[in-house]
Amino acid sequence: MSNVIVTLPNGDKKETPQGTRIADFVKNSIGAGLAKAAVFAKLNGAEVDLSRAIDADASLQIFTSKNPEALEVARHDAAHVVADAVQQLFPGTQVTIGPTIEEGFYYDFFREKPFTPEELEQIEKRANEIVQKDVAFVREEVSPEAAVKLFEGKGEKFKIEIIHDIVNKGAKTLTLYKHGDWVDFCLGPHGPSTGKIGVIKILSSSGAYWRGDAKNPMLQRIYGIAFFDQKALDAWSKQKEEAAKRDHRRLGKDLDLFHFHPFAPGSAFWSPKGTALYTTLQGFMRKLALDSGYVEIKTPLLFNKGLWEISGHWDKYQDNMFLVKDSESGELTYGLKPMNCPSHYLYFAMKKHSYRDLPMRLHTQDVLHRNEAQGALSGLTRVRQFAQDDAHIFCTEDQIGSEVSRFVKLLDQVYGAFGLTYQAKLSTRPEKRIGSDEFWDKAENGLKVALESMKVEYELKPGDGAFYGPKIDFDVSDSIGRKWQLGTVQLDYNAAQRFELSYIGEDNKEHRPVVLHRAIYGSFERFIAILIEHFAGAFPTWLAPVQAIIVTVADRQLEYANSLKAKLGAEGFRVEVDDRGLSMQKKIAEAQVQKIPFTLVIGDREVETNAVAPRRYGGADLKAMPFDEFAALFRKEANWPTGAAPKPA
RNA sequence: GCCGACGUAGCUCAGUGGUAGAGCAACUGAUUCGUAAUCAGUAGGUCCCCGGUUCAAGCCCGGGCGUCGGCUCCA
Repeated sequence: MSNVIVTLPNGDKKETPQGTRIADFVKNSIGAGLAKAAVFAKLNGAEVDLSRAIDADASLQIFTSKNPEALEVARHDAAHVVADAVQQLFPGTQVTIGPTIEEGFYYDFFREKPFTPEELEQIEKRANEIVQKDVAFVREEVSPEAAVKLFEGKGEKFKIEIIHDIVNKGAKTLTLYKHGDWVDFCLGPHGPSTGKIGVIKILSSSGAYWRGDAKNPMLQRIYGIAFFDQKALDAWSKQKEEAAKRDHRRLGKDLDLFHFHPFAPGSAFWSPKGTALYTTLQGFMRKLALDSGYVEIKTPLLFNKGLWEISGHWDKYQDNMFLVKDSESGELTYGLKPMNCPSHYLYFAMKKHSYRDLPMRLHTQDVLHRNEAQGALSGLTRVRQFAQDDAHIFCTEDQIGSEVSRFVKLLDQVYGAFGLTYQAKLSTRPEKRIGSDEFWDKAENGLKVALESMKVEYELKPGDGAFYGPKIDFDVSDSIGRKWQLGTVQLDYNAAQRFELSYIGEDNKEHRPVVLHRAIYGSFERFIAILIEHFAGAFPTWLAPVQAIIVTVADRQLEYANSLKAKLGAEGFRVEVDDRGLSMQKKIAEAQVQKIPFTLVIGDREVETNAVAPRRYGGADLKAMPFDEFAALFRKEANWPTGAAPKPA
C-alpha cells in the first residue's frame, strides 16, 4: 500500500500509509497528548470523526476541547446520550431530531405525556452515567433501505419520515452513529466516545411542534447543555445567575420603573422614574432626528379599515390588529395602527410635492398596538402597546445613497451615546421581487456605499431582502455580549405604488418617490429593556431617573439641601432630597441600592462652606468640594451626550 | 393560539387537608447620627378568579385570567 501526504495547519507535511485512521495518525505522527485531547478533525476542510481513514493526500486539522467547535461537537454527542437515556428510561418514546443550538442542544421526542421535572432529573442522571461509561461512538454508512428497515424495526416513524425526505433530495448513502446499543441517524461528526463530553446538564423541557408547524403533532423537547468539565459548567451557571440579576423585569420592579396589570396584558404602566427614562430617550432621539433634518409629525391612532385595505394589513396582518367597533353600525370598521407607515404615506399624499421637497424625512413616536399572541408576550421585549422611533424618508432614487449615509451616521451617534457596539447585515435582492434591475442596482449600491463610507463592517446576506427592496439590519452587542437586532433601514419600492405617491420632477413630470423605513431604538419599550440589562440598572447620569440624591447628616441641614435641589432642578436635572427620618447611613445604603449616580452628603461643614460631599454610585467617595465645582462636574455627566441640557419630551 | 411550570402581605418567599407566616417595605414613637442598612412597637391577606370534592381546601379536581420557559437555528 502506498503512502499519502498529510499537510498540517502549520505547513508541516507528514507521510503515512494510505488508509490510516486519523486517530492513529495523530498518535503516531504528531503526539500522544494531542491524540488524547482530540475530539474531531477537519479533513480537507470537511468535519470528520477521528475514526475516519485518510485515503489520499489531504490537509488535516485536529480540534481539541480547547476549540469552541469541539464543544459544539460534544454537545451534539450529548444530545445523542440524552436521547439514549430517555429511551432507556421511557421505552416507547420516539426520537426525532437533536441539534446543537447557540447555547447547548435540544432533543425532540414523541411521547404522549410531557416530561415532569422529576423525570428530567432521572434523565440527567442516566445521561451522565452513560458519559461515565465512556462508550465509543461508531460511524456506519448504510443504504436508505437498510436505514428504513432498521428504524421500522424500532417503530421510529419520525426518523423514517426524515429518511424519506433526505432520499427525495437525492441522498444515496446515509450515516448512522452508534454508541453502545443505541443508534441514531445523523450527519456527524461525533467525538470518539461519550466520556469526552464531560458533564451534561438538563435545562428545561417544553412542547414543540414537529417541524415547527402547529398542524403537526406536538413533541416534547428537552433542552440541555454540556461542558468538557464541571468547572466550565459551574462558570456558565454563575454567568447565568449574573445575567438573571440584570433581567429587566427584575430590575424594573426593584428600581420601580414600570409595572404590568392583568387587565392590560402586554401594555406597561410607567412609574415616574420609568417615565423619566422613557421621555429622556424620546427627547434625545427627537433632538438628534431634528438635527439630522427630520421633521416630527403625529398621526391618528385609529383608522378606518379603508386604509388597512390599501396597505394590505387588512388581508395579511388582521390577526395582529386590534379592531374597533363602530357603535352605530356595530361593524368592526376601525383598526388601531400597528405601524406608522400607512399614515405617513397618507400625510405625504395630502399635498402635491415638488422634487425640491425631497428628501422629506418624517419622524413619529406615536403609540402603536399589535395583538401579539398571549404566549409570545414577555416583559418589555414583547408587548402589545409600544412606540417606535419610527421615520420614513421619501426621496428620489438618486438620493438613496446619501440618505442611507445620513441615517447610518445618526445611528452610529445614537448607539455610541449608550456605549453599544453594532454589526450590520446587508440583505440584497431576492429571486421574487418587483422593480427593475436598475432600481435594485441603485438601491443596493446606495446601502453598500453608505456602510463603506462610514467604515462599518457588514455581513452580506444575498437574497435576504424583501420583495420590495434591500435592507440593512443592525445587531447591537450589550455589555455582557448578548446580541439584539435593533436598527434597520429598509428600502421600499412598493409603498409609493400602492399609495400612488408622486412628486413633480425637474422635468415637470410625475415620478414615484422611493420610501425608506428606518428605526434606531426599534421600540422604546424593548430598547429600555435592553438598556436596563446593558447597564444592569446603573444608568449613566444623563439617563438615570434620579440623577442625584441629597442626604443630610441631620435635619437641620435640610434647608440648605433643598436649596441645592432647587438650583440643579432649575437647570432641568432630576435631583431629590431624602428627608425621611432615617439614619444617614441607611439613606446612603438605599441610594446605592437604587443605583443613583450621585449621592450628595450634607453636614454642618458643607452648609458653612457652601459645599457638598459627593459620592458616586459604587462607593467612590469624592472629597468635599464647593457646590459650584460639583455642579460643573455634574453638568458634564448629567447633560445629554450631545451637550444639550436635559429637557425631556 | 399550543405544551409545561408557576400565581400566598407592596416586594422576596415559607407553608402537602385541620386557627395564614417570615424578612424587607409601610405606619407610630424614640433616636439627628459624617459615607451600605438605629431601636421598639403597630398595622397589613377574598392565599389570582369561578365552580366542584370533603365534616374541613392556600393545599385535591375542573374551568378561566395572568406570569414565566419553549413552539423548524436541518438526519
